Amino acid sequence: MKPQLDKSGSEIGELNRPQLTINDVARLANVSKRTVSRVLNKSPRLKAETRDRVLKIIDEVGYVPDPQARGLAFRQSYLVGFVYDNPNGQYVTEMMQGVLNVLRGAGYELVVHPCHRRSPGFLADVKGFVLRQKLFGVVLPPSVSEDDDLVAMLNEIGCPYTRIAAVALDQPVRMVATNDRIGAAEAARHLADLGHQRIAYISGPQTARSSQERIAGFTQGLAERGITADPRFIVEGNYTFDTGIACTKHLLALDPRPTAIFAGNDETAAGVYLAAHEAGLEIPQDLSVVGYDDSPIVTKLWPALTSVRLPIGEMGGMAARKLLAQAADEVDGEVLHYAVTPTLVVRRSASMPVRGR
Amino acid sequence: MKPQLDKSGSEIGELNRPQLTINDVARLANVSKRTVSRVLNKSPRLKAETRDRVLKIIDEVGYVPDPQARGLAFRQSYLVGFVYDNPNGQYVTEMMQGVLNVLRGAGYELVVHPCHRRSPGFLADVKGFVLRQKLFGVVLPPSVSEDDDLVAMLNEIGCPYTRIAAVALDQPVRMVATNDRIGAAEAARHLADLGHQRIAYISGPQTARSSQERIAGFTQGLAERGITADPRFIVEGNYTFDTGIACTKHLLALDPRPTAIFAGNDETAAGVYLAAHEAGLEIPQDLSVVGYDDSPIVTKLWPALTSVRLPIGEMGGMAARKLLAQAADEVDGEVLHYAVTPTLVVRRSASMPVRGR
DNA sequence: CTGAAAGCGCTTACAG
DNA sequence: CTGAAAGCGCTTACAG
Repeated sequence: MKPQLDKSGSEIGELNRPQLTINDVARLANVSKRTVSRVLNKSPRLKAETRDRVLKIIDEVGYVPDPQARGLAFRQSYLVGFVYDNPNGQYVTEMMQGVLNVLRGAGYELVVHPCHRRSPGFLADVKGFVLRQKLFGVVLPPSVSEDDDLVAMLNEIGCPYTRIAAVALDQPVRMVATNDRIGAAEAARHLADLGHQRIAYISGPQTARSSQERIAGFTQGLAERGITADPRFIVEGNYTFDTGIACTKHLLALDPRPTAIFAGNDETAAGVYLAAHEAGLEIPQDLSVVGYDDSPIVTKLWPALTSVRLPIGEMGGMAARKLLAQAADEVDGEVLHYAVTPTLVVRRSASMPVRGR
Repeated sequence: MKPQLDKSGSEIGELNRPQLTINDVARLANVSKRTVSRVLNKSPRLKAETRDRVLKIIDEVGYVPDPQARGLAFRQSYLVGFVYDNPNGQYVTEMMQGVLNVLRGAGYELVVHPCHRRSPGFLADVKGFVLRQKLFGVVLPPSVSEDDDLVAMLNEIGCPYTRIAAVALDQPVRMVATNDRIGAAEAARHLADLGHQRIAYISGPQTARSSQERIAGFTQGLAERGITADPRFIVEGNYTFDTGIACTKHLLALDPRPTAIFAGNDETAAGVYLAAHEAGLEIPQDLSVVGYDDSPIVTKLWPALTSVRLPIGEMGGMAARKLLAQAADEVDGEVLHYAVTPTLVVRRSASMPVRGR
């Protein structure tokens, strides 16, 4: 059964053997290609005996349908787009990995599309990308996931998508929500429980949903411990190292100064470290710090940074699963109600306010 | 000219208008589709007047050929694979960005394929990926770029590729070499010029070409300053944070201990920082440190890490350009002889050996 | 220099 | 339940 013949009738070697087609399978199974197609597409009306015979052949010869040909006939490719505007490479690759773990089993591939959300051609660019490649769907991590114009455009052209964001912005089947509020509240409680009273927060940009959620969680967490958040201690950064430095300088100049700083993300926390160093303060003795993201940097800082962890890979996997569910029109409860709960990873950057004056 | 008719004869709105096909263009230009195809594929024998008329129509209606249909007919897709086994997310995303900057202009897209080089199914997996998607070619960053079995397989199935590695391993048109030897030599000279005599090196795994090159460059750089590298001061790590810690502990236990450590990469350097902190040593007063990669982490460490910088995005762009050149069979000299020269970025982690005993 | 026909590997009405 | 024909949007010998 192994020696196949190509069109010219000669034997084909193991290598470079052209991929088998649906016609080969049909011939071997003694059915029409239409029937093989039915098997591939799991058509319901099909004699079980026929289906099993075809499946057996498919398995034996290792036939995999050509995604390009299928795509042409279906008017839709087997490609999923990953449209992102996130400067954190580790976040991006971890999430892609999670997406791919799910996608591969289903025969899809991931096409990357980095972009600049604020650039003029952004919408037209993504639209062209989706239409040209006839994408199966797109995964939208933050911050593109928060772009309503983008989502409106995708809806217009009928492109399925899943958004990953700090809060539910869409129907459950199109949304992976990360519950940033819960994570921020936990960090705030942690600092309060250590005995801190003057706790500051350096936020991301106000426009970011994650920013709003984390501030809300922070305030709420403090309130649970009977502490009213002091507005002077809540300053706006933009999730970067540089604003971490600048905001910390500002905070340390206050009198009395905060004894603990919750940074909107780990990048910002790294800036807090630097500013503290420059001010001659030791962490955690003089200043406690907590970050958000639990990125690889946290263990490399000295002392290791306590941070809020998000299961990024898992989030990507769920986004992919929801995309597949949308296409299949079969949404089970588990997929629907999935929401991520962040957890606080305690390291050595926060302690009792020993020397904080 | 704008109002198009679809098959049912009704007018089509701006949105959801099905993409124009080669037939539409042919009709509008009053030629056969064969001629439009010739224009698209830049066939030489074509009356200039005809070509210009067709090009004008294409431009006017904004026609873009369907990559899927083209791919099916060509038996090759417009997709480039990015096969990687690199844990550094920042490195990966920066390089992809560089690849895409070049690819997009040419109508190709990038499909990501993270993998585990040591896992059993690795070769078969990549082979299936390339064959199934009929990839135009693949870009291979380190460390997969060093895998000879992988490259042999790609050659067997006739898949174009570009390898990005520490040293030229292949024909120039398939290779972007990073000259790690030069970068390491510069770092070694820098430390020697600061006055250090006892300079240690923590390498990556011996199996990695970058590792061998960097050791060679290190030794050579010291030799240029009249210093013979002490074998006890050259220890093998594996480019990770943890081996950075372990190797530093080992080095600091030597008597006399080194006054400076050149780390094989920034991750390792972060480990050196931690071990130095734990040993109560201050950087750079007690111990000078230099890293390699100039990754985002370098400014977040305290004090900021002096490191060897590679133009990662540019390397990706050149890899893409070489891939396109291979397909077009037109390789100009500039493309051929491209090689990356790393540069040392001096920050605050290396100084004269003040308190080193 | 240009065109009508066949083909790439699939799916989709339409029959039977 | 299954099949012969047409079609998805391109390219490729083969003519003229």
